[in-house]
Amino acid sequence: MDIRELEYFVTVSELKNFTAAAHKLHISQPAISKAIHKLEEELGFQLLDRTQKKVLLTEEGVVFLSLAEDILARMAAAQNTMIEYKNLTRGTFRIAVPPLLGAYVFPQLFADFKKSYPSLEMSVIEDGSSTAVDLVQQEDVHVGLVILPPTLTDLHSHLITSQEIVVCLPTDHPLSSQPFLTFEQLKDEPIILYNEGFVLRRIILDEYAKYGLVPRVALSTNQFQTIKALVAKGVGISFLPKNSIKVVNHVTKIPLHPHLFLEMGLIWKPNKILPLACKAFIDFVNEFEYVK
Amino acid sequence: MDIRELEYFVTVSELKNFTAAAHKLHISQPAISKAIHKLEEELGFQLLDRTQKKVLLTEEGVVFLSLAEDILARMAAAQNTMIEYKNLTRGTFRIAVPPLLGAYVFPQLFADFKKSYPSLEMSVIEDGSSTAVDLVQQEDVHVGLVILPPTLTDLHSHLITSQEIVVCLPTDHPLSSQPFLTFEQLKDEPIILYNEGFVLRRIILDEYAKYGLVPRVALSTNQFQTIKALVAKGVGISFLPKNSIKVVNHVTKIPLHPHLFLEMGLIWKPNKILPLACKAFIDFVNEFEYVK
DNA sequence: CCCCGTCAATAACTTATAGTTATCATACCA
DNA sequence: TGGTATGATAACTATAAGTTATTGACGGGG
Repeated sequence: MDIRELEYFVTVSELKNFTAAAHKLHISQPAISKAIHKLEEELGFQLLDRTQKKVLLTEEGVVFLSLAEDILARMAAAQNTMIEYKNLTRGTFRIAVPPLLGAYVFPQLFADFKKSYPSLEMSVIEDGSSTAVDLVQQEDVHVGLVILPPTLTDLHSHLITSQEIVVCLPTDHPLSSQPFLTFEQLKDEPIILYNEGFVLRRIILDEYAKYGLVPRVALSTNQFQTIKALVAKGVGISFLPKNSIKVVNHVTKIPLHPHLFLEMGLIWKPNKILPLACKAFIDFVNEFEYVK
Repeated sequence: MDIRELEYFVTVSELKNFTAAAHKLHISQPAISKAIHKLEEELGFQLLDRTQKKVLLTEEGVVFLSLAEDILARMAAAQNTMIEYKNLTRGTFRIAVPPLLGAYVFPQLFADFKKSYPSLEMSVIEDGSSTAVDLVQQEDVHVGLVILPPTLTDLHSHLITSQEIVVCLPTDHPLSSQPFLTFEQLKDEPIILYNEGFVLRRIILDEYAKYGLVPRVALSTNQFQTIKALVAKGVGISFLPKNSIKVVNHVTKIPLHPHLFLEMGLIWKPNKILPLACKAFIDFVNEFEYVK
């Protein structure tokens, strides 16, 4: 019992004529005869009554017709669904995004991607930057949007944007007119950082450590807005990606010397077959010119 | 996209192993490889990830698997349904039964048939004996259980039983001790008959007419029991199939001279493909020894 | 009433494709 | 690092789906 045979049977049942069905299906009439006979042979009884001029369904044929039509409809529906996946008008994938990137890189990326692929669904796992790489490794997510570690053992990656980290000072701070600043100059300033577990905090503290310095952390938070407001009020200085702060009253941005950069990108597991939707996202990000 | 291909895909998905699937399906492993490749080629993307040791479903593969399983399940269900029809554990047919036969021939036949084929459904159209033949001709019913007309133009028929029509008299009637009776002897007796439209009434009146007689109809009814009770009470005489009356107090049955018979049988349209259930019924009736 | 046109069945043959065997490439395990 | 298990590939075979040509049967129109 074959899909083709069901198709032939349904067409003959509709047209009540073997020859007409053969034409419609672009095959010869004996092919239809043969297929119907094979079907009847398999089932053990006749489906079509060919004794009269018109082809008529037997009672069993009527029952079989409705079953066959149902199967063909589901077959067609299944094909359409898969075509949607192929056309990227349907699909899902999972992406890990740590809070920092989720805050100001991802929204833009996501919005632009959605414009190109409005039907694709993205499942965002916001599970901290440190675990994002692990999630990709364990295949719990298909891609991760992360701050790229210096060495990536066995993951593919694609750089999206390299953001400079700048010092944020109150406008009336004595150092606010310098063209650039060194960690040595900032060693005694109280600093405001992200909470423990955030990548940016780790990076800043590691930089201080490079010069043998241990800064005095005045306060830590996980709120972006809070950091900016506290800097404006003169509570302390901070370090933020240049683009994340546009124009804020009473806050001056000064580059570090030497420059400090934050590389952000996509990572995914090679040799792993990704959902088409995820491939589309990776390709999209590849061609996406992120405004620096 | 073929049913066989879906089967192969589902089996591989279950076992997560091409070779094992090939064994289970009693074919060679390359046949599986080929079929899966063909499927993937058609769909335009991979369904199975074969890069690792174990075969894994891709995200699209998971979706397709559930669709494929649904289609296969429906295919199997359709086959089972048709097997039931073949095995006569499912099926329906329509039969026309006029009231007279419906009253005392059909119940026995129906009960015995049901014993042999408990799952078959019979749709009884009780539409008067005269129209039963027409219903068969017009294919509104598959068979008719009728009083066989002397000539059947283009219908097949099978005699079930030939019942003698006997005169029913009150036991104390002056003619009740005769060995047989002629219509001449009965010409002045008030008679009790079935209502207009019943075949038996027509037959009795036609017999009277044969001898140039017009009987006096005392009363007509469509109730069997009423006729018997009225005869017992001495209201009049009647004519009934011999077997339809067993032992009734105060009623004597006397054969007619010449004997009058009622032939009952099945009729159906030749060259017309009947439901298997109906064929089973005709065959059953053919072999059924109806107690005379 | 018979002939002609229509339509399905059949036969003989061809083509397509599903399946086979043999072999290779690769990933995992010890 | 070599051995085993497993899927891919190639070349071939067998099956069955499809083709053309033809026959046979039914039904409507002259």
